[in-house]
Amino acid sequence: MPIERSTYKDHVVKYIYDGMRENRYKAGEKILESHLAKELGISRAPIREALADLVRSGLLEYKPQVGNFVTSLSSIDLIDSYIARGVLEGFAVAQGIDSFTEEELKQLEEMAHKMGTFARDGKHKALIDIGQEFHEKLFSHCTNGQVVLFTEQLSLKLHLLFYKHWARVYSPKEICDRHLELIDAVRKKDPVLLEQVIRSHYFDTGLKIVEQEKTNINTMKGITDDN
Amino acid sequence: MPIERSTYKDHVVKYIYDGMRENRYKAGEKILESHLAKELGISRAPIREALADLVRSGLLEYKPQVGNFVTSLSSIDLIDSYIARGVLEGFAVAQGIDSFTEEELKQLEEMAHKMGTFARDGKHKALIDIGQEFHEKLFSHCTNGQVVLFTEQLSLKLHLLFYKHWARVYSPKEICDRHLELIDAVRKKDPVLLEQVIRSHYFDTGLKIVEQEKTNINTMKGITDDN
DNA sequence: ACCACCCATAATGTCGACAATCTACAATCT
DNA sequence: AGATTGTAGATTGTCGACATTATGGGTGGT
Repeated sequence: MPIERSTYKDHVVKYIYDGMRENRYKAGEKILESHLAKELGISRAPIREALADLVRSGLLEYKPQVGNFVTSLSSIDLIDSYIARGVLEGFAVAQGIDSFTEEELKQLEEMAHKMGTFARDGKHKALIDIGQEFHEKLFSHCTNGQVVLFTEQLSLKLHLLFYKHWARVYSPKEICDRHLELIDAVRKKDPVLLEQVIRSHYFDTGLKIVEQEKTNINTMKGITDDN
Repeated sequence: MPIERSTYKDHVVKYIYDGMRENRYKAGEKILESHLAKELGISRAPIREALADLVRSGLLEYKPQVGNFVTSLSSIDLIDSYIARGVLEGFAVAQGIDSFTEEELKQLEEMAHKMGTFARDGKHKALIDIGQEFHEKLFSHCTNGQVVLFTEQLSLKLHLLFYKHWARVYSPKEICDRHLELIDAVRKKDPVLLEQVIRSHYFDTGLKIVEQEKTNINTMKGITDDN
């Protein structure tokens, strides 16, 4: 089943990305170039370029002369990434704090309430989508291209590796309240406070996901030794 | 003159990087794969990988079906990059603010004074080197791998594209004073103040470099129309 | 003289094959 | 038996050539 034409590399990137979303690649697993090449009916050259791209975005890790492996973030890496995102997004939103209109804030509030509702109704997909939209809107006033770039990079990585957790780490009420808190901080036009709120938002989320992962592992494999 | 063995890609990356440092590639210029291949006596495959790597670090820009071009940052991009670096480094240093020993602070002060001296004596190379070292030391207490990664990425890009300016945008006394100011902020153990100081440090630098570039262009080409 | 179209040229995108290197298993030695 | 070394298979790194696409100049028409 060969791919549509345009430039193979991008297709391959998307193919692997989707594969990771559908859990067809497990963390730490090795990705074989020749395997993909046969699977997609193309040569190894575009495959290699795609893999290099994914290494660049942090989704794969590369060992010279050995191969590419699906990134498995340690707890430390995970929390670091969430912290970094908090720092960047905090700055981004704070920088544009004055350009938010009351109408936008109302929209954001509405979205926060919707998120609570979706969470209560177990509509995880809708919850995740609107969560993404919420943060994009918050972020939309940032004019700093470099900050946007880094944040998108982090967002991509974290979204892919941990979007399954998002709906479970907070209770529906918590989800709604935490996002309303962000909006209030924007309303107060206090950049320092706002940055602090956003940073702790992401820091807490990172921590909770790590905790949940740990308990998951324990319940799945029985209580193993903690190396 | 083929290259030493180990893995060609890295050698090619270094080759192009050095070439940019020595101004052998002008901003906006197109990089031809085949030229490099002949120049280094190897095939195009590792060249392509190296170019893709440089695109990732922001040193080159890539247009599909067209080629790779030496990045030429607009004034906006340049300032954005300096701001982003200020945000990241500010957080990094603030995060480790409590782990600085008095001995380290003394070393940093000594370095700041040396920088002033080097600037006065016109030792630009030494000034740049010790400046790098200063910021590395400030940065060394940051345990967040993600933040370190982004900052190094920015540092690489900015260093390469603008290290020629560093020695000229501030007077010797300003150089020394501004860095002493940073150290004082660390001493005060006030993370918020520290972040603010570091941010404005980079913001000012970005602004000054942009200004200097503009006057350079005007004096070199005569007063041209401003498109 | 100017514009549109076509073609030659050259550069990138892709390919299949070979070379260098790593991994795993088996044979040998202590 | 355990450890070490050697070898075979598989995988990545590199190569040269072909296919496809952008670019520039020239030709013809208005």
